[in-house]
Amino acid sequence: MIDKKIKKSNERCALQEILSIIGGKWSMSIIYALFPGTRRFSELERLIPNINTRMLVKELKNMEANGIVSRKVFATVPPTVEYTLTTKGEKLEPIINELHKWGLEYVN
Amino acid sequence: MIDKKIKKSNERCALQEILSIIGGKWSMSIIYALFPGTRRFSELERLIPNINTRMLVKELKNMEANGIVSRKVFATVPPTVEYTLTTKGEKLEPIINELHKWGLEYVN
DNA sequence: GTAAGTACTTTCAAAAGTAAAGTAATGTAT
DNA sequence: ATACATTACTTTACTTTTGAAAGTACTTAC
Repeated sequence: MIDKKIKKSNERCALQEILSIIGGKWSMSIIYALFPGTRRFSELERLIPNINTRMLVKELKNMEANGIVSRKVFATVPPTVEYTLTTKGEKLEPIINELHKWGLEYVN
Repeated sequence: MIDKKIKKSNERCALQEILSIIGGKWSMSIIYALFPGTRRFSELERLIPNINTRMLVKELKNMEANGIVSRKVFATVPPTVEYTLTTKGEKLEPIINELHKWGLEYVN
């Protein structure tokens, strides 16, 4: 009984934690844009409609800190920065695709 | 070519729309709490740690407006209100469970 | 020397979220 | 009779997050 309650509580916390990482307005769209492969900052900015620079920077930083994307800087002029999904991030692909399918079927 | 671009754009829009419905900070936790079955307002309030009344009301209204939960009022004193997932809402169960599993495996 | 390109940063207003107290209706305890 | 409790919300005042727009640093091309 007590075990069950603790377990349930942990489960809900886990969900809250997950959402703090990828529950933001833009995170999933960014991850979605990274599924086909590595993208540069400006590419992401062009690929995701209506996102603003500040939010893209913030979400990428957050996701990098949480091991979902990796960041690679090239000392070119002008500078080049590449973002790639980590294995952890790639594992979200089927989930986000399912969510997307749900939307196509039920939204509108 | 043009078709593909339009399709991609629509796809990303769908994701944005989905998130405007269930991407809020609390929506998924509420849906998760409704998986086992119908719950009253005060039950949800107790089941979801740290949520505040105003947000629970807001999210439930939003989800009702989007056909994810149904609301049933009983003219008792004090009043009783029951919330239940619709079919549309129930279809999110496997997705949210997968997301949850992902969290258990990769978060922390 | 002016413009262009990249990857950000800064500033300030607007929107979303939080905390705490209040409301209406009535039934129970003192 | 008066105070208190219960339920499902509202209301108000406040803090945090997000958004829009402009700015920065660096170097190459014209």
